[in-house]
Amino acid sequence: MHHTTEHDILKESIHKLRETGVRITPQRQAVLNYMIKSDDHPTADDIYKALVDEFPNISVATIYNNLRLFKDTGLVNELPYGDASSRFDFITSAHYHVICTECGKITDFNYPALNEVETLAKHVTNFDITHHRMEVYGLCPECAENTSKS
Amino acid sequence: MHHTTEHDILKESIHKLRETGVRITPQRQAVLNYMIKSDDHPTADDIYKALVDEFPNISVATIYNNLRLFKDTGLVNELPYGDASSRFDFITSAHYHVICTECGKITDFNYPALNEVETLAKHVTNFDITHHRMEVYGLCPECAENTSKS
DNA sequence: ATAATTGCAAACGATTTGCACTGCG
DNA sequence: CGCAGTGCAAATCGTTTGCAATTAT
Repeated sequence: MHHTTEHDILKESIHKLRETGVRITPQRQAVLNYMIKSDDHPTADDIYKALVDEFPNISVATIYNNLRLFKDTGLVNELPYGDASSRFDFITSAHYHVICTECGKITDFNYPALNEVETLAKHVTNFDITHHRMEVYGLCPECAENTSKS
Repeated sequence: MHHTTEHDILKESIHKLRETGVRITPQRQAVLNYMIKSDDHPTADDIYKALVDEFPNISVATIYNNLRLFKDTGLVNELPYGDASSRFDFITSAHYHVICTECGKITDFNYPALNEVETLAKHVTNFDITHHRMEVYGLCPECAENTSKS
């Protein structure tokens, strides 16, 4: 029995990156490591703020560059939200998200993948379907509480 | 037997707006009318371009103001897409969307509402669920054709 | 009459880009 | 060493805002 640790995931991810001919810089590794350890779904700015102590000169451009790279490599998912900042999610297993419309909090939500939706969409529209996105919106318990009080 | 025409929908929508104490300006009515007649899912800029002939001085701010108003009144849905422009959809009946990742084309897609997802999400997360969003992505037939050729 | 709406331009915020410099391999 | 990656500032783009002028009611 082998237990996969965060450290293993980091090593494996770095390996995957090297395979595509990408250099492992300290900044890149720090962003990657932050994504792996992060439980929530950070924005680019969240990551910037978290790393600026260790890398006083790091720039947001570097954060964005690396997030795009990780996305292209399939390590990270981007969750875009209209006018607001995108949130980023290190890909462990497939899951959906429940999002608070008041405070923006994102909670993971396990639900069987809606494969039949993709199949039907393919038949009906003749699109070459690649993926889908599903999100549930509402008020998180805290915001619901605050709203009912006021 | 009564057949609902676009003109009826317009009249009904205007009535709904008046009820909330909103003034019916020519620009407002033009945006509304465009939304009702539009088969695709226009961006604010699409609407601007479509109306600038009739209203040479109309500004994007007015388009956005009215779209926000229609959204608040429940006449129109906004479909935000990350860094790109939001698209707007006059609400007739509930449906999902299939979106081309290459050209951005949006096709309506009828599928029974995923109510059980909302119910489960409510139980699992204790959120006060209000709605959900589901979209299927892929290549539209035209883009798939072009991709395979190159 | 008067408060809501318009149009304009400036502001904003997230993200991208150009480019000289740095440092990983 | 050479070229990919960084950091900086400026640019971009969708959207919002402040405000004076207009207009629906």
